[in-house]
Amino acid sequence: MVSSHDIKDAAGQASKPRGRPRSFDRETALEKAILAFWEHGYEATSVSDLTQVMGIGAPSLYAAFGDKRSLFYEVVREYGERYGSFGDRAFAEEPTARAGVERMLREAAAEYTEPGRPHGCLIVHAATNCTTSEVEESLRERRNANIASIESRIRSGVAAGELPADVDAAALARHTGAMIQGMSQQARDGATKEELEALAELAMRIWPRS
Amino acid sequence: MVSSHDIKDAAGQASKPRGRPRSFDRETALEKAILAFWEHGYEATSVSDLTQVMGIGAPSLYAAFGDKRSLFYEVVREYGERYGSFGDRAFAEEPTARAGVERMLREAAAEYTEPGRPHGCLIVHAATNCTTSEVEESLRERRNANIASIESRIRSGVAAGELPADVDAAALARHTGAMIQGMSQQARDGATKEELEALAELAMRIWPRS
DNA sequence: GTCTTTTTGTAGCGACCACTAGACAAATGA
DNA sequence: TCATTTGTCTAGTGGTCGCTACAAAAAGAC
Repeated sequence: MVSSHDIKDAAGQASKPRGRPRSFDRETALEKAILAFWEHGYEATSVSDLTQVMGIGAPSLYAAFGDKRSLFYEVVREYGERYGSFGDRAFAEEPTARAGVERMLREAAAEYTEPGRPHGCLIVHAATNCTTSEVEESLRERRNANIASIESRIRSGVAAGELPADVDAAALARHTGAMIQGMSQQARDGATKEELEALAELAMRIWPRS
Repeated sequence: MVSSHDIKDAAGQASKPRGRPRSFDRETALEKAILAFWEHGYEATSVSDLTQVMGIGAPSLYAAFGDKRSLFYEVVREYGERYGSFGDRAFAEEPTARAGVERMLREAAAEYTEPGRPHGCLIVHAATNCTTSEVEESLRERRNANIASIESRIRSGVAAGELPADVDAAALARHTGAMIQGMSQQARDGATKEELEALAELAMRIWPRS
């Protein structure tokens, strides 16, 4: 794989950039930033905290990632791909909406309590109570988009006849979203993987038996 | 009713305090502080914000409430009594654990979307991502205590024979807590009272029919 | 009135915030 | 070799944070 810092000429061949090369690896620094924002949230993570955990000086951070907000947005995108994609994967790989949601909840129980990294979901917790309301709003939109995506999967399940026609897709989707968010909060508050799995199993009882 | 600022002598009679009287009403100032912390959370509400909405100067605030943290703790206590007691009330007034939880969830739908005040629950949202971890911990303890109280009510329901003996009280209580927290998040994210009521009704389907 | 007690407004404390100017370092291109 | 380009380091910027010293103001006690 070609480093993203390389510059491609007209023929697509890699050539080294002109100036002094970066002294740190951008991806691993970004990973450290993900963990910091994940654990402490947007506001409570200062630029000084970030430079410390990323192991770089402030000017390097600003040169590589823009300001704090831009870095956070990049962190959110990257978090979504590295840690928050289990829901999409569940829907993509499971044959029915019900199986997809069931797997999503079960995997959330594991993801949100994984040892060695912050518990719960960054999208849910990293930007509550933000003085910068634009940041708070950006995560709110992501959460609501997730619920909309669940609803759309349920609707297509109804259309395919895999679920009864009188199913309230919106309510079922909101219920799933609320469970995910509740599980994330529980994980932050100390619940174990097993407790969250019991929660997920309990929550699935409201689903019509296909 | 006698003002709390009066000093009682040995005979219990009220007498006016010595120095310059307070120029503001402590209770209404506290109410303003509740609304501010409720809406923006502990960290995002600055002392400067507080003095503005409370309509007093910083020295008056510190004289009347101690430091920011003490004021927040008093706000949390007062919030619990004024806005967060519907759960206890539901358990006290409903005959069964099931009816208590059902009413608790339905009332949460209304409380968390009440017009003219912040949506969602202060205990859930006002101290996530706190640099002062003691403050974050204090609300965490309150949340977990609430779940423990629900579990205890379910256990006594099982003991009274109103619920099957094989009911998993801990899981059922955690489920209720997660639903409350999920509903609070949903309310913050724009869900309506009706949507939350549908959520509450859906969530109750996992309960054994007494 | 005068003394004492408490509150109020002004004004500012040191600490931290996000962010950056400017000098130097390390690479490429010619 | 030397100019050009880019990154890093030091050392700060103005602004806000929670909080408070100090003196004037407003009450009761004598």
